[in-house]
Amino acid sequence: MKLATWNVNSLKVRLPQVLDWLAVHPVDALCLQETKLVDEKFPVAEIEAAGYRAVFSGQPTYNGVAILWRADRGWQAQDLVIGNPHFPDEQKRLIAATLGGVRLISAYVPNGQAVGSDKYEYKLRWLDALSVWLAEELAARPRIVVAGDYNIAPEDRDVHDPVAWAGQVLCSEPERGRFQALLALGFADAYRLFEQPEKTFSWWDYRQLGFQKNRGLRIDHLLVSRPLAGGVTACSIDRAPRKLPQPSDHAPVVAELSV
DNA sequence: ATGGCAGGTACGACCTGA
Repeated sequence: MKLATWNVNSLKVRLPQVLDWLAVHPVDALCLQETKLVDEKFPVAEIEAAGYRAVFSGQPTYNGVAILWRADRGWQAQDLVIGNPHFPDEQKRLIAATLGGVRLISAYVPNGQAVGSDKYEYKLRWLDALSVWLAEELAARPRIVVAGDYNIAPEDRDVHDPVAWAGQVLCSEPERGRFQALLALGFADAYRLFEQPEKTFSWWDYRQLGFQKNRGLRIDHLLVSRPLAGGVTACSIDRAPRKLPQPSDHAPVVAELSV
């Protein structure tokens, strides 16, 4: 099973790139974040015409998540859950469905804006509630992949300039602590199961030639539960879409599981 | 030190992102 996650920063703008990418990388399932589309405007017909099916949860302007999967697999999306049952939230940041025997969760973790801000406190509470829910999910269905934009660079090696970013939002100890708490539930960071090149990131600022200078962060992750982790055969970040005209500021992260 | 780019809303700036 090939899986990917991609924060597309507006599916309306990025749909052609997503469909082009799927044509070249026909993954079994693709988790999307920041679709920024209300459900009525989700491009179901275009996605079905490309041979995929989708479940989604969106709102105007902000957030929005989706899971796409190959129609020819014959899977039904089972046990669809939108949002965290332990965290009532107007913001559409979580969607879960079981596909081909794997519980797949597309997550858009809050950005947090600045350490100490209200949005930062919301981010920490959101992550705490995610841990509570995932602990339950693991007990009920041990084969889980949580794929998404975590808005956390887990370690200094995930940061282009760790000194400049030290203590800043996306890199602060409380955020990294929450990420470690997720791993401690029984997940592996699929990307770190393999030797990887140095300075590999999944997001680059649009400004100041961030991508060209590789001034980025690795904040998009696939967390794979322990029963699946031994079967992960590859994980990589595909920088190619970030080079296209009018790109998302995030690149897709891809993993292959032997299930 | 500040803002720099991009998308959405809506049509003039402002909010959010990371």
